[in-house]
Amino acid sequence: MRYSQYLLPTLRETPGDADVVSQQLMMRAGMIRKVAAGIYDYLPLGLRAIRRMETIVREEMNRAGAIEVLMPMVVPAELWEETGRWQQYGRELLRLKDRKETDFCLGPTHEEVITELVRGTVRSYRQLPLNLYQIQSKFRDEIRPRFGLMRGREFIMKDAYSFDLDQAGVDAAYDRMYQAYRRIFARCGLNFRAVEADTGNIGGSSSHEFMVLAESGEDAIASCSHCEYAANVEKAECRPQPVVCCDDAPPLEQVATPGRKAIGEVAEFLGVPASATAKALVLITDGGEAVMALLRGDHELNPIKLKNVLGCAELEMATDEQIEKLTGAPVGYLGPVGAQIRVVADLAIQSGGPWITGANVSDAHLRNSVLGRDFTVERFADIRNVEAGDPCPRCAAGRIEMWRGIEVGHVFKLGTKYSAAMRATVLDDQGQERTLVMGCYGIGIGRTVAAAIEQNHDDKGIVWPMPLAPFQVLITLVNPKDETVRGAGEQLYLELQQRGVEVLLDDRDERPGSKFADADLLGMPLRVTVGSKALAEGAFELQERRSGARSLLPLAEAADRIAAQVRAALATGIEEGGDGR
RNA sequence: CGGGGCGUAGCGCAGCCUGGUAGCGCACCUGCCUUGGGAGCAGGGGGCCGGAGGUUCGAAUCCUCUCGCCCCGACCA
Repeated sequence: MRYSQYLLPTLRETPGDADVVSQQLMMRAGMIRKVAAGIYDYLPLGLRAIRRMETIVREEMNRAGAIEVLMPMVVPAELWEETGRWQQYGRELLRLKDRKETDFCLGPTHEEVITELVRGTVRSYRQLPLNLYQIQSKFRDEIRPRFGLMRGREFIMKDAYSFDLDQAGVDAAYDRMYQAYRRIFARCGLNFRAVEADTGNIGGSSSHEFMVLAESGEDAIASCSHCEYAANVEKAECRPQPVVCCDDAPPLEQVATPGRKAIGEVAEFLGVPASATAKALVLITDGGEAVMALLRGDHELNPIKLKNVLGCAELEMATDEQIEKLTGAPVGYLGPVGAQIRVVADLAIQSGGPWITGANVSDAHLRNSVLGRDFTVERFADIRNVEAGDPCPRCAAGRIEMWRGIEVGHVFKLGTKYSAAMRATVLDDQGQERTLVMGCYGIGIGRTVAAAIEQNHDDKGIVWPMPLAPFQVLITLVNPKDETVRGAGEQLYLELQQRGVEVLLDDRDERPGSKFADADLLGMPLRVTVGSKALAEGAFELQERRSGARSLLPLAEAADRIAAQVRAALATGIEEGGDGR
């Protein structure tokens, strides 16, 4: 492609509303343009990167035995009503009506559609196993779209759905997808971790998220310093500690803590560490019930764990008014001693104490609150977030380390939630009707490209991993009006294309400085500078974007050597000369 | 949803408080000059000042309402 005939509007200045690096660089590099909140144009260069990602995904999905289909983006409400999600899904589901006033939605995910497809076409166990996937635009009307392609409302996603006769079948399908995902992200040249994830409201037995490690990631990941354990903090377990009794504790004593509401204030005022206090949080379930969560003062509640313990779908922090009405105690001085509502305590509460707790009276706390003696709890459970330094829940030796990650893929065993609701069944070898067991497997295509940039850039611009680069090579003609320069550059451009290399030829009549700055910004892995300097020595100048290493290539050998370097980088998925990230 | 901020040329911004002919930088067009790290000179094009109402002789500026966009907030007990 000739730059002079391409649409590649680079920006010198960073757009004001872009707040993560990948978004800034994609806008500056002329890859995307915002059309509305969370909705983007993919310009030619951005589309090329997207297509690269899609190609890798297709190759690995096909290799794993999945079959590509394409489902509609506009989905009739009746399918969603069959599973009850038309009511459940909430405001993220963009609903619309056609001219006959029939309800439709823009598909945010396609379990209903695929299940409808399969129940109508698959009758026999002999047609199984089946794994169907599509690469399609989805729409989720996010409360707060942000970070460019990382959290858009319209976004491109690969979603796959497996259908099997039994649990063993899904287990195998799941494992195949897990392995395929590892290959996909490795081929993209990404530094990622597969982590255990919460299954959310959908239920099911297991789920892994594929996380690209990046400081800007929206998810927190816990991993073990010693073993293979890694999980989203939403899911990461806390290793239970020995239960400690404190029989000989001094008697309960009320102490005045005027105006001290926050745990930090109370601990400081009483001269104890926050870990010597127990805090009580009040939450309201979707059933309207108030529950007190009791945690060590320095710990954080994990609402998802608590939700799972309570078996409810929604859980919200109570407002100050609700707290005072439901507990009769003033906000800031809540405690389990004499509590009027259910108390669920974190495991750490039985591994410590006596505690300083709220007195359920204004401006006072209780010293020496002892579990069993002064207060009781309905149930103990792991309801806090793990923290860096905690012992690993799986091995004795390890400690928890924390990371930030961008969720680029998610694999999931669905069970029969959709197939049962939609009566997707086949006959088995006994002639018995069996409900299909499903799995689903998603990859955010645009998000992965954004994550790749998040992980591969420097202060000058993007540093593409070879497999995702829109072009593998950028040729810069220092002075395109110089016939020798242009001739040599055009020749190399042709020869590289003949060798299957994708090349962008910067033939613009611009100042060299502008072209070099754009070259850095665009970040193609290999850059060839064609100028009179090196030509005088019968050579092109080759520069690697990542390392900055420069070398001179004799004219006659240039095309072959560059093509070989590109092939090598594509084969390993790791750019030659790179640091392996 | 709550709170805050911003909408002025393709991009980044000033002007608004204190109403009086809409500006700057970059980008763009023409010419000259220049060609190894975002040059220089000269000339030029481009705006419903987000939209609607109001106040006023007069509104980018003041008031009201709207729409859009961005940021912060779901641990505080």
